[in-house]
Amino acid sequence: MTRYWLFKSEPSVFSIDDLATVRSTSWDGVRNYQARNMLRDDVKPGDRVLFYHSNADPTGVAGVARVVKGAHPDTTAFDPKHDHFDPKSRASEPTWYVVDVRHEKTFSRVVTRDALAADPVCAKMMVLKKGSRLSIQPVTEAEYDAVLRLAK
DNA sequence: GCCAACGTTGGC
DNA sequence: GCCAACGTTGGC
Repeated sequence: MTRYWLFKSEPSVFSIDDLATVRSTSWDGVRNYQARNMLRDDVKPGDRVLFYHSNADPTGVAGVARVVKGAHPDTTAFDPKHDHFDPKSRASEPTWYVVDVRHEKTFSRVVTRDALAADPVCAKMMVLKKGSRLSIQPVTEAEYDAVLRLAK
């Protein structure tokens, strides 16, 4: 079953253009247990991803990606020199996981929060809720399709 | 830069 | 187990 997700990233750190350049990448650095559980248990190859730019101008969905590999350990947690190092996570029993995603499409214009809020389907999305900090969020197929329509 | 909302830590 | 303090996220 194909599922649909929204992945947040600050474009100053990693943007949809960066993903387009590298083609595919491991989505590392997720350090929240709720998001980790979804990455580890629910995000599967073939799933579709809305790539969301947070802390950005403009803020919103900048494109789409595809999951190409399911959960495997986030090795950045093992590296003491890495920003995402976490001494609690060990190779024998990893705390944190990544999935691999491949660039699929960069929208010609970002689907902004205002545009999402103005759409009857997208208005209910988790990402629009005040204080919604979850960096991996489930979206419905209807929401995913509606965002693609808004991107046209 | 501000600050509200949230998650985590740690003293008790 | 409670909860205050703290750090982080993220919109504005």
